[in-house]
Amino acid sequence: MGRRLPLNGHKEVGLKRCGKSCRLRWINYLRPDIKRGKFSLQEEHTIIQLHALLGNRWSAMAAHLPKRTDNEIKNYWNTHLKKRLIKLGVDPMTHKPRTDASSIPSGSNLTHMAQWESARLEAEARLVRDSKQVVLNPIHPKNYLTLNHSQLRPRCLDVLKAWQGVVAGMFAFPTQDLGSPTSTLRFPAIGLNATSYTDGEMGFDDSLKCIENSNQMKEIEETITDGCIDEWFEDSFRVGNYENVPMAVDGSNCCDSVFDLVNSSP
DNA sequence: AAGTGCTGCAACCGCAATCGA
DNA sequence: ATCGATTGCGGTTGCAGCACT
Repeated sequence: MGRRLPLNGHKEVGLKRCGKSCRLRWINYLRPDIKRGKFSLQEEHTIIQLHALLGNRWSAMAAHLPKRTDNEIKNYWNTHLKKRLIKLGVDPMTHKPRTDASSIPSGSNLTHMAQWESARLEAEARLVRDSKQVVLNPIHPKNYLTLNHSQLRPRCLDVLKAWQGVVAGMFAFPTQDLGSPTSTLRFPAIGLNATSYTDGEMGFDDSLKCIENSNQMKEIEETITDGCIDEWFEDSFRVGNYENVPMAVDGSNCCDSVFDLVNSSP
């Protein structure tokens, strides 16, 4: 889909691609290690979390999503996630509700904020410990050509790990690498697991389908009522972002140290 | 079947940063 | 220090495919 080839360029062999275009096409499309297809549930949540932290810094986000390009993440955000947040009444730029109804945190929100603060402190401590570690950008051609997979793993993933511990209010992701081949979807609030979810092969809706035949489905249905996908999405988003992370895109708040950590990423 | 509108996404554009002579 | 070339990045465009009428 999308633009295949320029109309005015390729009647013969001569593609009107400059070096810049070729490079871009390699990075965004031809590179052999690019993961194509639908974004997994895990990837969707990672993008949302990263967007809350980083704003429209797509390249930095791509560093946390193995085998996904910044362009792909940007497109996915603009065409899927942004619309979904708008539909849920959440401002996709500020990650806050478009109404001001929840400006005063509730009791449970305070708990979430405490959890976030704990995660933040943990991340800060880790930052100090690892301050001499080198952070490399896997997208950079030099790094791409010379680094092995363990080297490509971005250190800032640990921030996400900490955050995902907070997100666990509704469901949680595994604590291993975000690019792990198999994920385990968990429902800690009701003590359920859905182990057939496979990262990279199913999208958000598919990952729900994978538990439909489970004998745990009934319990899930009792917990997640009609419109569950949106509610699920919304709740996860809320817990993970605007109430637990009292931050703005400009970073002018208590999370500066985390922003420093993020800013240290490529 | 034909026309219209919408969607997804590869590609383009312009600017800033970096590199190297 | 200067300057042209290259690279990196985020915003935007425009086309193919699809759904709908």
